[in-house]
Amino acid sequence: MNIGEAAQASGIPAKTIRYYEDTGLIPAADRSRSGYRVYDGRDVHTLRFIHRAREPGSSVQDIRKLLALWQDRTRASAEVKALALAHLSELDEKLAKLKAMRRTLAHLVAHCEGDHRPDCPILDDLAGEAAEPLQGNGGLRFN
Amino acid sequence: MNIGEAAQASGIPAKTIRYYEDTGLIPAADRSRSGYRVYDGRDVHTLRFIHRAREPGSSVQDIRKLLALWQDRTRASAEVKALALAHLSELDEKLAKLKAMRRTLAHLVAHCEGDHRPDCPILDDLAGEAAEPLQGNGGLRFN
DNA sequence: GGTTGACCTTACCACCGCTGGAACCTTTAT
DNA sequence: ATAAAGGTTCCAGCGGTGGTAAGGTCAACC
Repeated sequence: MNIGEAAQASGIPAKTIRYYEDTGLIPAADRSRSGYRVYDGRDVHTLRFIHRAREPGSSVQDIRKLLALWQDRTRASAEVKALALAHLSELDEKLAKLKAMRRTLAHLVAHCEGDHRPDCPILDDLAGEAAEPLQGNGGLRFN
Repeated sequence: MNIGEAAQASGIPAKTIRYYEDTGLIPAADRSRSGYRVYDGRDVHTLRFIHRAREPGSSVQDIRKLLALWQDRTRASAEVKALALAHLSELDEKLAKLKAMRRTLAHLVAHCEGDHRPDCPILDDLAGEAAEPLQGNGGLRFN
């Protein structure tokens, strides 16, 4: 299959696939006699792996590691597990932040009239509190 | 207060604050006689607003809009509410994806022996399933 | 066989949201 | 007076992606 089909099947744009190849994240694809990149099911599998692991906000470096481990079956599972656990805790952090944000936003939407008056309190409240407790700040507003 | 202090108080690096000023996200700060940027409580307030709204993966364009609305009290709250709602649904999407990822990873970690054997199934499983149902894929593994 | 149109190739340049560095100036502490 | 800590500007780069250009290749149709 050509790159377009592989892109469709994996969810990664053709451009990005070439980029991944350039930067060594994936090995160079085989070429047809005419120079077209040729992919098979295994390649798509790998691309999907990447696509899956690449949720927005995560570094490609992590995926590179994950991928390397995945492809090197001689490694001890302990290493893999440790990596996965690290990834997991990062994920949890991100989740917590997003949840806090979501909660605040939902709360504020609920308190916004949504009419023509200019005094919707949403953004004032949104501005008032910080997500991370780096500095102690006054009254936390989201329950 | 100088930029460093404002950075500390807002959680945004000084460098990034300058960048925000350059790109017009925030207005140019007042300057001291010697050219230092000077910030007050209100500025920090704004910066915290930005820091708070800027969770990883969200476009700065959204924040620009939010900020513009926040600072223009003459707008109808309906507009603000609509924007907040849109932001909320985006957030929910992101949350769902992260949760799915988290669930899968947790499941796999639980099934990994974590010893010296090279057959930890984590990554194979991780590679096996796609997050988005773009193409029908075989047996979905995460419950 | 010839032509069309979709797809592929490389190569470059630009963007976004930062981040780091260089070179220099100002404030503060000793 | 001097050193350190902070500020200033500007320039360059990153990852990841989109756009463009100039061209080669493939399948289908007349």
